[in-house]
Amino acid sequence: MSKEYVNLDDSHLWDSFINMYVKCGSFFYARKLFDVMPRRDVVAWTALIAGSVREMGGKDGLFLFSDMRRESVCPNGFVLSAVLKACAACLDRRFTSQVHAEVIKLGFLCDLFVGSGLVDAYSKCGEVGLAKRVFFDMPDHNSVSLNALLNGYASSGDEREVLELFRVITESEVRLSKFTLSTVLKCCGSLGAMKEGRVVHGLAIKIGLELDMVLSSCLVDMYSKCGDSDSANGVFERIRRPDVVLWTSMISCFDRGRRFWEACKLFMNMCSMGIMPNEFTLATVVSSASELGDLVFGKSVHGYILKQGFEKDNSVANSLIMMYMSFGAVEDGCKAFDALDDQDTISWNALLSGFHNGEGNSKDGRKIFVKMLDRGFKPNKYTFISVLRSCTSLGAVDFGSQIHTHIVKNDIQRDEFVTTALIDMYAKCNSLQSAVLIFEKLNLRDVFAWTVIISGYTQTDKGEDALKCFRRMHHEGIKPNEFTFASCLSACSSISSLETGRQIHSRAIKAGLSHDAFVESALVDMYTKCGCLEDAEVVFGISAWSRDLVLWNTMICGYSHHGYGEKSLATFQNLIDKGVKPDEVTFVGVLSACSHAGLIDDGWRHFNSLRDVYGITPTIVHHACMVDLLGRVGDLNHMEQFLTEMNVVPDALIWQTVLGACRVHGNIKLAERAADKLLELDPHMDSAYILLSNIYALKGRWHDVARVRRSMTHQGVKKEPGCSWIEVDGDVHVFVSKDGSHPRAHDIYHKLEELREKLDLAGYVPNAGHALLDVSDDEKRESLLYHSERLALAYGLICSKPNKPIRVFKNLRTCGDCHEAIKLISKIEEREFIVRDVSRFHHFRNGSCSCQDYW
DNA sequence: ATAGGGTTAG
Repeated sequence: MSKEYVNLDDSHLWDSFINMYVKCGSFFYARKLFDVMPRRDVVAWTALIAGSVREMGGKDGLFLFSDMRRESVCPNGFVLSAVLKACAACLDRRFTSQVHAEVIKLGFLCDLFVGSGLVDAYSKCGEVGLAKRVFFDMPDHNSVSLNALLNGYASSGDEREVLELFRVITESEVRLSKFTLSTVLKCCGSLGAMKEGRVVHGLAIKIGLELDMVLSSCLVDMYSKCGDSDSANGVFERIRRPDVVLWTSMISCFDRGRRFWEACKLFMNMCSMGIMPNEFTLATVVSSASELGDLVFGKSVHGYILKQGFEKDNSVANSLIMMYMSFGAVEDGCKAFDALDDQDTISWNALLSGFHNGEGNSKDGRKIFVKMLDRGFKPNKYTFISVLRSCTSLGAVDFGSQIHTHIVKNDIQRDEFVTTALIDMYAKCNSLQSAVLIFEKLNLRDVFAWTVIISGYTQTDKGEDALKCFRRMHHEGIKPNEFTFASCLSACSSISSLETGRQIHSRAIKAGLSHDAFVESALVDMYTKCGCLEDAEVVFGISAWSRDLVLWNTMICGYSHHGYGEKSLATFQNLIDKGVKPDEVTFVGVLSACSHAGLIDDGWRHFNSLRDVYGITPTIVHHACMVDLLGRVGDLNHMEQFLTEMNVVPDALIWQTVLGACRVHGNIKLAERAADKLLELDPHMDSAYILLSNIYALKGRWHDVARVRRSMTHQGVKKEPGCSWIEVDGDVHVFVSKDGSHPRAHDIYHKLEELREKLDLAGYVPNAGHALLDVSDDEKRESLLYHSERLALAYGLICSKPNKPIRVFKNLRTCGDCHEAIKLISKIEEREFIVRDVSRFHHFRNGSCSCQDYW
């Protein structure tokens, strides 16, 4: 080769060498050569600027471009496009607009490469407005310029613009690329725009990208976020050998669609196909395992994580923390937390999320919160929501309102999750007023906010207000869900409004939510508490395949409450036969059924089986049931023996029960002791005074009655006034004794007079002993005739349809004389009366009562 | 270019 061929003045040769070095990744040599090059032309500058982007992030490229301009080299399209890449890489807004000015001056906007470069640079620098202007100033477009703008819109969170631009573009000549489609799909996903997503899917098939791996992942993700896991699965199944990302997308889709079991199964499939899961996969499948409630599977995934060394990955570890905390395995959760070298805010939040159903110091979310702040972490909305939930379960309103202050300071009180948690905290911590205040100030109330406030009212015995809220909610067009229905039904139970309960039941059916476990239990509870045992049985019967323990317990307790001991015990036996494990609540129902029905042998048998067969430690409530049972059969000696031998210290409930038994069986000595104990526990308990004075009255010991009354006055204790009510056509009518205020009082008293005559004929003699007043017997008899339960009953007879049972509710214990009278009236009028007093239901039918005269 | 972890009511 002769040296004449080598001409060092030939710029093309230099350019070729520089280009070669840049392309081989030896920017250093390219630069060396460039520095000694005699006449640097625009091609050399271009190569070097492009190289700087590839090798060192583009910063040098910007300086190089400035140098080039100083040397008065005129830019061409190539160098402009290269420097714009550098601008985009450095996110340099100012430099981009300088180049922009130059592009316009030199008329390069019609160069597709330059134009796209500008759009891209502006998009990446967050200047979507300018990117859009350049885009629409360009005479022509291609898929690169289009994508640049789409990505700009997408990264500024303007998904609507993405779809709009996409619509315009599909009508033009621009060819769609998979990059375009993936960006658009992502936006469809975050908007939940399934219709648009399907269009994109169709286009993908049309341009032959149906089997593209990346696009399939995008499609799966889009369908997943739009809530159509079946379509996602369809896309997934078409791919013969999915990669990790596609597998993970599909697993996460099942997870999002709450198909946790399928998520876990898919994970196992993936492993058996020899595809190695990565940190994304593991984080997802752990969260599915915890939602699934499968601790064994969760632990085996944990084992895999340890084996593969993923336990230091924050997402993986955080989902493990979550899993253990949601299982209530606090220690394991803490261990997973401690295993991390570098906990982040999410780790703390995951830890906090589990501290909401425990009591005691070791399980106090407040301490975790304080510790988190001490370590310098900034709490966010997730933190606040979890710590609020802790406060709610601890009843810690003071700490809760401090959190409220934090929330306001951090200006996140607008977040609906946070607000709901706050309302719930106040409502459940006896500060319903504060809860209502926040609730009423809300601009937008979603179903969560409504449900929280409704259950706040329900749980503070304000059933009327709860139902008022429910109507308002309906008015504002918010659809109730299963939580709302359950709360409202329990509001109906508490105010014993059968009509409203039925209406809500039918709305739950229409909403397709009547088979939710909570709704079913609430329904059975509502029907039993409203005195309609038959409908409770119907609901319970329909639920045969989906009964949880709460539902069983509700039915067992319902039967018991109505005095149907055999049915209660049969239901219990049924539960045992089905292999369900009873809990302490079940036995409260069973034992109280035995006591309401006077089944002494069954009572003892079940009481003994509590510990011996089921390993349940009897609580004080179970003991109270036994005291009641012994009292009912009149075995006061054994009752006293039981009291002294039992392992628990008797509480007010037990002494009240003792006192009640003494009233029935007239044991004054024991009654006095029980009353003393009761007043020791609570000197303001009106029922203690009343029961004792009633016992004295029964024995005619009027001096003692007066003494008890005096000490009541002295203590400032007032007897709760007795009242009865009845629901007619959805309206509640309340009566007190000798009430004359009802609009139809005249008819009611007329009816009572008629009944009195019929009762006389039936040989009924008012038992003056039940009028616990120190007046003449005639006056006593007179006063008995107008007790509130009789007024309510008479009103029921006047205005209800014949043959329908009449339901009356009383806030206190039914009077013994009324009880006798109502038995007879049920025979005279051939009616069923269902009377609920403070302790139970009485079913009066054909002259007798289901309580067999003990209550 | 595509996948992941923390939150509310019965």
